[in-house]
Amino acid sequence: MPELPEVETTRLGISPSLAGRSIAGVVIRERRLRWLIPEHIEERLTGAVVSRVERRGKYLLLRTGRGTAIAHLGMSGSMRIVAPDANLVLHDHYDIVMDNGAAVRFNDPRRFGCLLWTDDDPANHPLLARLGPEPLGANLSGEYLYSTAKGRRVTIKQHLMNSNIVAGVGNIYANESLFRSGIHPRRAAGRISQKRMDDLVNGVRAVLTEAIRCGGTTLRDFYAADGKPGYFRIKLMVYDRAGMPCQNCGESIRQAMIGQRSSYYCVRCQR
DNA sequence: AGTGCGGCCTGTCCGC
DNA sequence: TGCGGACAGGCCGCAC
Repeated sequence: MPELPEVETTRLGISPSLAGRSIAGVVIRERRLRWLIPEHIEERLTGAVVSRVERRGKYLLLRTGRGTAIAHLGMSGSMRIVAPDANLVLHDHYDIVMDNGAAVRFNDPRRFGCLLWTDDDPANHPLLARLGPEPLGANLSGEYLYSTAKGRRVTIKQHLMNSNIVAGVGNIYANESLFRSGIHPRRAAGRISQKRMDDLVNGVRAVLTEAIRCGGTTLRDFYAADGKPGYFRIKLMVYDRAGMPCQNCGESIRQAMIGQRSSYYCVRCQR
């Protein structure tokens, strides 16, 4: 579920409860996430002061004076701010308890998320080192997409979803961005003009920015740190709309698999 | 080097 | 009502 806007919504939701505070303890009920939560993480985090909560792609970075915790929500993870006595529910895998008693509680049915630790600059961590530019940052441009696509035979949708090319664009927002910029998801990345790549970058930025403003997209199990769902779903133009009329031209929205991911598009608006 | 696919997990839905 | 299979928002790591 969580793509960049949902991770950013989570960051905005947990940050006020963490930043500037000291961690009183960590409670781990299930270490078997995508990777085992390292044995030493309770010791590293307990007593550490969180300087700030950052996001890189879809990774959340809890920066402390001692090092950085790296968290990912996977496909089904979410974080909530809970009171000390809040009842546990199924798949509540860990709590990071702050000095005021409030805690960040991580829930993840599919356990594709992770919680890792690095003493080093997190930018050097193997999971982050090769990530492409932030889609909402200054380093993404049509020129960049054009030059990285040169000679590639992959589809533009796969290129856009490749985290080594651009960080954090997942399936929902790739579909939506391609619709907004009028590009067919199956078009070969290497055969798209720089002008159209400019349009695509604008589409990506517009979709992500608006989704963040809406608190992300809730399809079934994404909730922000305050328990509220995201409201971008009602603004989706193609994702999960197979067979429904294109809101621009009325053509029936198609669904097809591209690189094992469900893709949605309008054959009239996207070429 | 670039590309394609299996795998990690649980939950849900659909067809039989 | 039960059961098998496909699929779901991510992404690593391997084989070719």
